[in-house]
Amino acid sequence: MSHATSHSISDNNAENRASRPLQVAEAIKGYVVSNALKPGDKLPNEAELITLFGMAKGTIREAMRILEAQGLVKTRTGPGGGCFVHEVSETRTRALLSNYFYFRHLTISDIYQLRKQLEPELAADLAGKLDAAAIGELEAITEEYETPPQSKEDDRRHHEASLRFHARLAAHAENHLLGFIIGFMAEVLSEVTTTRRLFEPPNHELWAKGREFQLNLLQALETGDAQRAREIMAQHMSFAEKLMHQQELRVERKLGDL
Amino acid sequence: MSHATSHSISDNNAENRASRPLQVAEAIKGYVVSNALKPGDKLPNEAELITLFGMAKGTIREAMRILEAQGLVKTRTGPGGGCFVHEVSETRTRALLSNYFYFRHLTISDIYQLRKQLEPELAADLAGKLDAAAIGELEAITEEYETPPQSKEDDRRHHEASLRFHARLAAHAENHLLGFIIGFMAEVLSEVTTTRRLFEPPNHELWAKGREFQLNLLQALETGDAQRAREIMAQHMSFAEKLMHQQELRVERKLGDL
DNA sequence: ATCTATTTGTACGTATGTATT
DNA sequence: AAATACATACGTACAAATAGA
Repeated sequence: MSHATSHSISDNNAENRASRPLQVAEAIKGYVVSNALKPGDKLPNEAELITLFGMAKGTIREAMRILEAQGLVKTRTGPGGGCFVHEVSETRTRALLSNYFYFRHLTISDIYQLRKQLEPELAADLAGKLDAAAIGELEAITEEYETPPQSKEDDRRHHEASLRFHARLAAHAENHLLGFIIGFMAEVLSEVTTTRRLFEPPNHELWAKGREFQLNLLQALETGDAQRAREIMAQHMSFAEKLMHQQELRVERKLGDL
Repeated sequence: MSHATSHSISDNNAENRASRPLQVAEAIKGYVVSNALKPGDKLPNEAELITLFGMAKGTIREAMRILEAQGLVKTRTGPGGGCFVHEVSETRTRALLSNYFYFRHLTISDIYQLRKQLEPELAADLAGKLDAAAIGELEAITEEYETPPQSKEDDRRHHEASLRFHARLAAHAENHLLGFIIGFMAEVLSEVTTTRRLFEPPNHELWAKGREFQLNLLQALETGDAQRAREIMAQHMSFAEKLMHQQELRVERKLGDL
């Protein structure tokens, strides 16, 4: 009862189109920034936030869900639990970006236009910069298509491994924007590979070419030959683009899973 | 109070790490996809969703906030109101992407590495494809720096207008991924321009070069000379990169405003 | 292993705001 | 101007999870 309902805290006046939970969410972001909170730091708990912002429990919780959806916080129950600042994961960001392209369709050539430009950059950047573990991981991936594809299923697996190769490369990028974009594209292509029956029938020549490229690239990366790494990647992308040009199809984005 | 609290609908069992609101949010996404709902279509209202998913009002509302934070739905009050599917806006997606880079810092060179590769592509794509209105808008922007900068403030305004030029160009990209990335980078650079005192003192030579480039580019775009448009843009980016190389500074991303 | 304290999560019931008819 | 149909916000009671004694 009672319902003191003092409502208006500060602005019952102007262009107040934003919902209360959203306002609170933005306010909490401000709190994080001004207190220079780092990932892992704890936010005030529900009860404190309620008094701090003078909002009802539900409102605070909705605000938290907004921040959680953005990947900025994680909440845990129990003692020592609460709401914690969290570094937004690449996975989540990709999911969010996927939503954007759910109605704005991408084509295979859209993606290859970018890959052609960006993958060679990445290859050059990474030459001589990868440690043994990273090289080892990449080599392990190439071994997944050591033998020619015997079936459509083999072909699909090879193609997926190849994309994983690019995604892992992207994960080592020093330029995080470059790495993110390349990783995103690899994910998109990987989905296409699994949902459509692309890349069939098994193509022996394509396999041979692809494998040759991966091995040469690895060598260039290991020896630190940036120019050669760039050229190999550029050639590979040109080659792949040519193949793709027959596959001028629209990529149906799915809604990103959080 | 009863509190029948029948809780578990389907899965009180397995690895249920996802919170209920998040599950509901994903379920509603599934509803949108399987019913092939388009932007503007109405979702069931709160009451219906409550019975549909067997959840309490608060849970449904939190789920809605999640979807709203992702920009997938918009809610309106009043009769005829409710929850509507919404095309995720570019602005919101950029905000979400900004969050990702809040802890993963970008440098000016990171951004220019990409601009150098991508902006020429865009210029070439757009040659001969812009209608009179689009060309007019771009011309109007160039007129904002018709006169040499007289002050730091002028210089800042010019630089902002120049970035707006690129952003507007990006908006016309047929390749939505390309357009999005270029628009995002323009936004990032624009923030840097306003928050830091970059690009000072006023540089007369830079102004002259920049203006010359914009006018030549517009001409190439109008006449449909793709190759020339690409070259002009490439030169411009090389030039800008050289300037930027002295400014090897980290870009502090802000948390995206929704 | 059990209890206990702490903190988030869920469920209602009700009151208020808001926009359409 | 009033009624209506919604979302929005509030407050309390209770449930579940988890860390520590």
